[in-house]
Amino acid sequence: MVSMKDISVACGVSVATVSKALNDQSDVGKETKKRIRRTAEEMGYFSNSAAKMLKTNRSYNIGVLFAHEDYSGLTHDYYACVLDSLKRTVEQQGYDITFINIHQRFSGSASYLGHCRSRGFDGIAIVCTDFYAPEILELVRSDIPTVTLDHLFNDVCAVMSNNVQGMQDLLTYIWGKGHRRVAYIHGADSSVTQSRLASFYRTAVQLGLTVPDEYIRMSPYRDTKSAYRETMYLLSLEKPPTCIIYPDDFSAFGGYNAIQESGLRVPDDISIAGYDGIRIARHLEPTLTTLWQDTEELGRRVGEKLISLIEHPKTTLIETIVVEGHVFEGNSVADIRDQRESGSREGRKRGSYDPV
Amino acid sequence: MVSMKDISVACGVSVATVSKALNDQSDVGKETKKRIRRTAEEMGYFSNSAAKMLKTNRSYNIGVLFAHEDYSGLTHDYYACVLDSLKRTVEQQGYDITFINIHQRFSGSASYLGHCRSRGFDGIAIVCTDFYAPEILELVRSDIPTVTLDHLFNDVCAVMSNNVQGMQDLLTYIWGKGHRRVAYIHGADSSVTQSRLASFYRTAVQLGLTVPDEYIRMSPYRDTKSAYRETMYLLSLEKPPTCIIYPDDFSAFGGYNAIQESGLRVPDDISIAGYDGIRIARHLEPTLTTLWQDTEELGRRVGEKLISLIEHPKTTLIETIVVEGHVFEGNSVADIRDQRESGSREGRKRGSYDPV
DNA sequence: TGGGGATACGAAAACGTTTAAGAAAGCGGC
DNA sequence: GCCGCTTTCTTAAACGTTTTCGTATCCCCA
Repeated sequence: MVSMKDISVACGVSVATVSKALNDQSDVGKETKKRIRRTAEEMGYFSNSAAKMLKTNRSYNIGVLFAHEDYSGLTHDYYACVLDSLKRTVEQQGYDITFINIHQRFSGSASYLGHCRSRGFDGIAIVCTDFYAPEILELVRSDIPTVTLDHLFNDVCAVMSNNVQGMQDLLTYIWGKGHRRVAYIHGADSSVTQSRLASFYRTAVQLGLTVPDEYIRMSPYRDTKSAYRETMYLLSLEKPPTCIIYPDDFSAFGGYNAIQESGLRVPDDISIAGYDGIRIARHLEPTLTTLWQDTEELGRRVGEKLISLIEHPKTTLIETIVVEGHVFEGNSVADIRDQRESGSREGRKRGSYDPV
Repeated sequence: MVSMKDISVACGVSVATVSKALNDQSDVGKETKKRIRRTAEEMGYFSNSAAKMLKTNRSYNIGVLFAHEDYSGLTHDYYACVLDSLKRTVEQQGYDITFINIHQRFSGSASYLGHCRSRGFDGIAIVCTDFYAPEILELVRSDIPTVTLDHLFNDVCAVMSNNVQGMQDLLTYIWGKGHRRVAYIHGADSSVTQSRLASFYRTAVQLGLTVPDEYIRMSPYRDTKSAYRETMYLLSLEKPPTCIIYPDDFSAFGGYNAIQESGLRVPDDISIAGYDGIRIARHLEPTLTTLWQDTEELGRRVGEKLISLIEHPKTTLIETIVVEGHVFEGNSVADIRDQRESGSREGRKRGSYDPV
């Protein structure tokens, strides 16, 4: 490996001059600078990041925490898209991305914080994990610039998809299509779930929608089997809903299967809506009506905020950035306003739909 | 940041002894070792990877090349799953994963090789990219331990999904279900596509299947719109196929839409098959019959081979590792053996299927 | 009593950078 | 001819490790 030393002897200057020339500093002659850079190129020189890092305490490396118990993480469409956007954003600014993990052969310490300290990450993004785990708390309490996605900590920057507005928009859209019996199968408990659920209830009240308890069900995110079961349950009710909102698009497909198997059709007999806006959802018939989350923007904002936090620690304010999504109108939610008007005001069974 | 120096003064020993103690070397007393390790813990010591790296020329960091022109990369189910598996594998052995890119603020050099040299990656995995780009060739020709996925270079280890066997199995399965008019919409040109296409033809010959030229179409990978168009074309033929094989599962959904819109049903009127085995494919009705590729194994083998290459460069042989997939039997391919026997030998139109 | 082999520890150089401080040279103005 | 200023370059220390080699101590056995 050719080092600055080699270049310095080749050019007959000191290593200090070489360093300055390559870093484009002002106190080195124009000609010398050119000569040094040319020989560096010719000799195939590459800077040694380890040495640079040791000296400057800057790694230009960002740690990303992407836990993958239960096989989520990378294979999760939503998070993968956010990560992809984050990656593009920070790389454009000259930063690299390294995954944070908890193994120890090199770092010596078996903790997330230890790993980060050891690797000297300039900043960290916590994207997808159990935010209540002690080793996570240890991490966010450290002085390393941190941005979280979809979770709020005290004194930590966060980028959040607007779940409150999102659920409100989605439910309002569905209501606008004439639906008055809307069920919501929400995901497993998390701050995201809580936001959506609270927003669902609040919006329902605002719209004058009554929501029977049995219309609110739980099914873990992306668990199609469970979504299938819950859908079956909802279909078996005496007064089944006219529309079901699922925790996510994936789950919605599970529900779709249940509906098909019951001999019903989407959206003619029953409507469904997802959440996320994963790509496949708009490539399938019937295309899924869903709340599309702006993963591109989410990732970009995480990256930008993090870099700002790193490079201007004093002037960057600790804030929560909220990113809006919007209703993606597929054709899985039927417009049933006519039917409502022509029939009895409440509890009317529509079309061929007659579950028992 | 507490360093070995701090520990050494706290313990009244030299830094050399601290280093040896923390690295569990033999020439330091049992008691001293304990004392040093305890104080290191108490003082909140974390090893400095930069310094260690500088001294040892080992980074315990693996570079992964994941180009993302055309938005593929991370958001691509197949590659994301492989990456996830690769990540788990190498992290368990104490290696980190960093994405290779071509920007230059820190490394100074605007090439993949420059980035790798600068970061001192112990090894690199080339997973998803244009393998013919000059900056990629420069990379694989370097002396850095390298493993590629789904592409073969001279003198470079490769892990490949068995596309030849895969296509043979898939076509044979379809043939076994009685199909004699099978179309294949293959992906854009690449070594993977060539393998599959060649295998398709060879298998067809072996099975005594005649394949009219118009049954072989091209549609870029994961392009549902294009798959839709090609499907429409195939349906419009005078003698349309009884089964269509798509470049990938995603495309198969595009085809599915075309079929539905044409008023036909899968698999009653026409059969379809995908390739990849992405998760969603088995959660939708009709579940897609597809050639499932073992992404878990693929990622694991890439990681294992790479680490072996790094740690035992002399004894690790340069080879191509082939990973088998298998036909995932959904219900998108109908068994039409009965119908063939009862009808005319060739060219009979089945069921309600009467395209114009 | 002394030689020899473990055992436990230290001194110091080295890895490739950056950077503060200083020095040499050139030059204009008095 | 001297002073001060600018430009350009060098010296040397420092970052936090690892590792070679050297040395001191102790014990065993001849």
